[in-house]
Amino acid sequence: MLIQIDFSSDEAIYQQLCNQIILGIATARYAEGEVLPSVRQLAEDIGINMHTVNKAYTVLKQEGYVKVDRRRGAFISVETDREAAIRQIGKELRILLAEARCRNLDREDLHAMVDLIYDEYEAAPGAQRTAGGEQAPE
Amino acid sequence: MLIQIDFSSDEAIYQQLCNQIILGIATARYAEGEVLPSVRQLAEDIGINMHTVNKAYTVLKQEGYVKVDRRRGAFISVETDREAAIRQIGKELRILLAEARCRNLDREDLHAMVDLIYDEYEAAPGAQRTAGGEQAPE
DNA sequence: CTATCTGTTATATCATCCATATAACAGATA
DNA sequence: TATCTGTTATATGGATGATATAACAGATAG
Repeated sequence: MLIQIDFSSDEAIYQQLCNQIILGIATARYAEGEVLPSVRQLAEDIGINMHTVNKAYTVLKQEGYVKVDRRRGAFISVETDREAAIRQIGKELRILLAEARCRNLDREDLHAMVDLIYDEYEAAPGAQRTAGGEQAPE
Repeated sequence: MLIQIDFSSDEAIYQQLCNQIILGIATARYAEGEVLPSVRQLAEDIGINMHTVNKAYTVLKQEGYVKVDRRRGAFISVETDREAAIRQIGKELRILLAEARCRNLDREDLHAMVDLIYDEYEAAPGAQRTAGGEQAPE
């Protein structure tokens, strides 16, 4: 699963977990339909409490990154409501760009940073997202 | 000062304060050298505790947005270390772009969002940032 | 049916953080 | 001296994060 937690970080453990799984989806390291480890298994693997993992899964479920099947457990299932995504990302982007503008970074600087990070994600091992991959269990 | 706090938000009050001041700087509503209200005054204005305002000012000071002069109080003074800014913004941008990519937003979508927000900031009342305006007190 | 796996829920405890309150201190200013 | 500034100290109530123990319902393999 390759999850690395920084216990000295001021960022909550469950939040770090969420971020790493989202990062894993973005770099296609986790594919649509792929089953996540059970809360107990993952908790044991990285040496944290079961409820901390459960909280991360619950948040990821609410935010539309995973779903739960009684039979298989939690699996990757990304909701792609374009308008909702733009609204949510835009909200977070607003404060980030305010910081950038205070530091005299112009829009070209930001475009370059976006491209750099997108290059990084697309170059990740096993990364060819074709906007498909639906095999939801029924 | 035009500060609006959402008391039902899950975002900390001092954090909302920081964000609004940073937003104010980005839209040139607050200029370099401009004096901020005293912690007691601003606390009374928006109906919160003095220490909450003090915490916001302390954070803004640490992050290089304001400085403090014994005689005048806190005033806007933005540190623009380009490399440090790129490093810090980039770190926050990484998780945000991961979310965007999961939702099938491509780099052109992000460029458009960046431009839209930058337009918004540049069109703000009294916004012509000429990267100058240094009148530090001595 | 039994044993074992899955997520989920209910408590409880401890530490940390947020916001509040009261109080005081040092420097600057009129 | 009186009044403003930021700053510090201490305390309290509430919320959150992480832990722990325990139990429950659904699914599955034996």
